[in-house]
Amino acid sequence: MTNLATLYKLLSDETRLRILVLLYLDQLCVCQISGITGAPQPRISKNLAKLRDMNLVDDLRQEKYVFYHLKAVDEILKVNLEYIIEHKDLYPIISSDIEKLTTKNIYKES
Amino acid sequence: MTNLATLYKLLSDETRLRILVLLYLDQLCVCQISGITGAPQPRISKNLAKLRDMNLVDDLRQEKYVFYHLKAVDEILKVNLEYIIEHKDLYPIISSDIEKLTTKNIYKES
DNA sequence: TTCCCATATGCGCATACGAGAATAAAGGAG
DNA sequence: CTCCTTTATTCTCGTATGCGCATATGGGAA
Repeated sequence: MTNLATLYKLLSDETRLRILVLLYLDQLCVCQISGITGAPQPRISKNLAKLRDMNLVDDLRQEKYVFYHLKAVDEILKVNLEYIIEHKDLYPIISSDIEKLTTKNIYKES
Repeated sequence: MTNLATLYKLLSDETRLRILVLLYLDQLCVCQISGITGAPQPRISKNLAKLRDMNLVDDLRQEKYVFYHLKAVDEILKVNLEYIIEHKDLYPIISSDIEKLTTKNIYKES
């Protein structure tokens, strides 16, 4: 129960919500998330730290970069993230983030 | 989007979450919610006021009592409340609230 | 009117939260 | 080692939040 309220509190911050949506779609490093969202690096870093403390994400150092990815996702979190992504047209900021994410990936592939 | 974060913020408080679950199941007055949850009346009342401000609930005066009920429920809120109720076994407090609610209803009917 | 019950609200307090700026730490390249 | 880039952390600040207590409000009954 406390878990429930705590989970919702994590989702209740726009920056964190955007981070979670992005990480649900791909593994990303801090500077990528910062670039996509336009949020300054310390903000991203601190929010990722909070997510790490809550055991929601794991990080993996790779050369200079630290890549973050979601850990085994709690079912109710998964339900919410999938709902948001599926209905992203309702949420312009989310749409835009995802747009930039896929564009970024195209760069990656080329 | 702001709507999203705002909605999650509403759910991020345990008292409000319990109220929402109860109101999803039945129309209730303040003293019933207070009785079921064990939370003091001003707390219930204030949280209901917040929910009313967010346009999530409506109230209906009936004699001395003010009955609250959910208004047209946002799809994502509905998804969450139904998920929680369906998996209430995972959340003892929710289970207990619902238990007391149904007991109360039995009293009502008898 | 007066009393009682249910509900709403104002006040003060303690705490939690998120932000930006600055700086530290860690790793790679030259 | 030095420089540069990426990431983490510290500090301080203003604000938001939730609470309890006390009190106001409002309706029904006597």
